[in-house]
Amino acid sequence: MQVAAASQARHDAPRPPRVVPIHIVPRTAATRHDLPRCSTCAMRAICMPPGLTTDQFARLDAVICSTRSIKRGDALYRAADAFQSIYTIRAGSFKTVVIHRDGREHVTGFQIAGDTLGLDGISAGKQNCDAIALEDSVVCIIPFAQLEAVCRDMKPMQHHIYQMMSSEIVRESSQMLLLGTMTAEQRVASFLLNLSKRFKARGFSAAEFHLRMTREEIGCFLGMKLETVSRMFSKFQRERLVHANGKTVRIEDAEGLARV
Amino acid sequence: MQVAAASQARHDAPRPPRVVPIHIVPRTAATRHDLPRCSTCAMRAICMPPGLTTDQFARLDAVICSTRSIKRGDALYRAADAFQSIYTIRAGSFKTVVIHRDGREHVTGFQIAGDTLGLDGISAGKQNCDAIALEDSVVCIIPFAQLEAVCRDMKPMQHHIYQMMSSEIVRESSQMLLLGTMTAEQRVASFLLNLSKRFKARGFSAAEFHLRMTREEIGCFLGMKLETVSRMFSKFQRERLVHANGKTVRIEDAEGLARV
DNA sequence: CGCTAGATTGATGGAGATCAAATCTTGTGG
DNA sequence: CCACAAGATTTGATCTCCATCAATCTAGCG
Repeated sequence: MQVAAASQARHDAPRPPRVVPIHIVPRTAATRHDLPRCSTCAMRAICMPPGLTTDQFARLDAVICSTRSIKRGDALYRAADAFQSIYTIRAGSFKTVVIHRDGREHVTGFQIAGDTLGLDGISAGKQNCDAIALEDSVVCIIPFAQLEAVCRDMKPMQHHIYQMMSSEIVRESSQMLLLGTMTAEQRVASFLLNLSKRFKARGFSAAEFHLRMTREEIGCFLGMKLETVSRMFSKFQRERLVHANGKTVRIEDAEGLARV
Repeated sequence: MQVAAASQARHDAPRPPRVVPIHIVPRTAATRHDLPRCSTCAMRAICMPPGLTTDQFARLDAVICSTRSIKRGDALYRAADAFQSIYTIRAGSFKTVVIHRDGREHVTGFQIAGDTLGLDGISAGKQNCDAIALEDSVVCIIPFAQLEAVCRDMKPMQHHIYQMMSSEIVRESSQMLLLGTMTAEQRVASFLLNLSKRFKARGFSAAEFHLRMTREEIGCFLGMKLETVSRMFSKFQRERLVHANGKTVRIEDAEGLARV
């Protein structure tokens, strides 16, 4: 998602580019251990607590010292893998999928640059879901035991981790509300507005963006079938709320969408 | 729930009672500052990490030094209240309810003795939902800032809080799966088996228990109407999977229920 | 011991699932 | 760089599960 949006940002501001590129694309796919630096990362406002000192950033950079590239369709981790690390997305996007014994599958979330993956693995010491890349992506690897050690004497970081986990609980609560009480139309509207808000928070257009997930994945996230998702997109188009052309979406009337 | 179950346990084992009473019922409703002691609490296996030393328990007892009684139907806290503390249930049970601007209401969970409330308040510094007592209940008050301080130099406790929060994320994931993919029949079966498992973990009967919530509250938790909940109870009764008489439920065939 | 909130059961309708078919993307290999 | 196959999307027709409306019935509580 941010790859498309970043090139778009470059077109909007031809010179000099005002938007800091989200990440340095590894030169080769084999690059696994370049040196990420939280202190200079464009996403630090999203994944780090505010107001860290130079010294504190240095300690973090010592822990978060490797990245990993994942090809579209590949898994960053799978359910039941041993839990070692959490991950923040530098570039790209993911879906997290839980699979019931009987084969029922459900997408529990879509994550984009700046979001964190793997917090659900802490409880059992093993991953609880599959994390699948929706496009070629890069993540920072954060070994959790080392992070815990850092948190023990870095109060802002300690509090930040609690906040991140708590935010995830809140996000899931509102997703339960969506799944438990909303009509298909309201769910799709809510989904588009949520994505829009998150892109905006990352400096991208809130009005137009590329969906990296299929209608089926959206449906699986929203608790409905892909045909229903498609019908809702068409309905919004007829009502001039949204212009959708395949995976490109432009929100024409955000207030109208919110009133649905 | 545990009040009923505890008196039941007393009947089952007339003398000497083998089941440790879950809590000391406060003598008067006004009792707000008796001295809870984690070290001797029957629920410590559920709310505390294993293997703490006497010294470590003493430090916790210094932080968790007050309780609060909440009458049936009253709120422990409401959405938008300032977040100060988290709570563990000593006795009784609660529901947590999120309310959308437009009035849509959804029950995000039912909590019983040993469960923790309020973790979702950390992220925004204010409560995210209403916590309503389903019966007269007692909670331990854990001031969060003090807990954070303790966690900074008590590694097992630090890890335990991360685990608790992560467990909540996992619990909500599986509730999303339920809401997103299961039929009404499967949701009710899943709900009963989950309650059964939790009662069992607390030393109560897994087969027979009292529901403290109404059919409407169950429906609101499972994303269906109260009539549908009632019909599913009747259906299970016809199929000899469950015997339900109002709020008393006896699971007759747990395997059958799991196969639904 | 009577009242009222909660629970059950039946009849009917509608939102969304399912099945089907045509059209459109996309990415992969030549 | 282009063609083509596999997958994704759209749209229509029909069916089903659950919501809704309605009428008792029950039990817990003051």
